[in-house]
Amino acid sequence: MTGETERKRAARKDAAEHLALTLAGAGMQRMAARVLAAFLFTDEPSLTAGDLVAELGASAGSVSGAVKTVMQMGLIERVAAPGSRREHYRMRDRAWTTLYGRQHAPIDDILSAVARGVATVEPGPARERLIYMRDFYEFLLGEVPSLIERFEQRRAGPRP
Amino acid sequence: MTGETERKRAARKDAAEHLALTLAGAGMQRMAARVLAAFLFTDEPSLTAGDLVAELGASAGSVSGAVKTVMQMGLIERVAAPGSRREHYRMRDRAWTTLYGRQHAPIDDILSAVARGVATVEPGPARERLIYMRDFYEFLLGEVPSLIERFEQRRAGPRP
DNA sequence: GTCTGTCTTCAGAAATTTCTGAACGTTCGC
DNA sequence: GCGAACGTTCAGAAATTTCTGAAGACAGAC
Repeated sequence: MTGETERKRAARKDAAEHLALTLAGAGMQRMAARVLAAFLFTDEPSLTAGDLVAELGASAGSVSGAVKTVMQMGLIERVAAPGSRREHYRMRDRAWTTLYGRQHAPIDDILSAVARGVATVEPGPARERLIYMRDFYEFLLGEVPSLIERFEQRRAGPRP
Repeated sequence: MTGETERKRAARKDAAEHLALTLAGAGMQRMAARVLAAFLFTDEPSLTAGDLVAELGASAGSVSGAVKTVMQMGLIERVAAPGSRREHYRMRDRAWTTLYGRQHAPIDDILSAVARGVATVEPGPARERLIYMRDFYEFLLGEVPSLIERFEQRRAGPRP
């Protein structure tokens, strides 16, 4: 029976690793993505940095840095761990909507840069183009919160 | 007067470069971002690879690769250039909505990876989490087109 | 058909990002 | 306090990405 269990564990690890690499391909730092996937795929209520080192086969140093990153992203949180010397972490409930919201943070920067362009360039085709771009990103920025809200309402709705 | 004009040209170039670096920070390849910014900020009806080499001060090789990339992204297009041996390019009208749509292409990959996770993991907290994540990204994927459509309608509306 | 200007490809160089391992703090149990 | 287990930081190494420059391919003018 251990063989069966072991096989399933390996399959889970594979799927986790695959998702991590996919997220890395989408722009996330590799080790941060692996840490995130570890939290996503575990049935444990919390994980410590040591757990992650064992699970991922990475150095304590890089795990430490990745945990810091993922926590700053707001995807995991510290959890009280009475009777243990280690720091325990777990995924936050709103992790995905948070992540999506954060992916739009760069839009602020882009918007500023475009606005600077609009202020700099004299009337002409280039200016028109910049204004169009600015309007589009402004529109996006305004729509994202309501998009997330709609998802959460839909989630909450069907199950009162 | 040339001084004044020259100063404005420099300011425009600065703003373009700043936007390019911002886009690069948001995940775009650097040279591709610089090429895109060049098209965005020019009042010329079209640019050639040679123009870009002169404007950006980069090698013909890297410009060639970047133009290829930006064209595959659907942001610029070839334009007929009778009487010229060079290839002329210009920005496409739908560039920004196209770019935004493409930024969501990785979501397909993530969705597949998550679905694989759901199929792999047995019932438990991890599975619940994966299902939630899958539902969220599925929701997003469905909403993006209507978001873009709404922007284009709003744009078209006020100006009949 | 040949020549010239233009673009593309590709191997190697440069720069950047990412990971590791060792030294240093910190906190808890005793 | 003292000792031991953990976590963090940082300098250097490794890997990856990105750019360049030279060689070659292609298209049109003559």
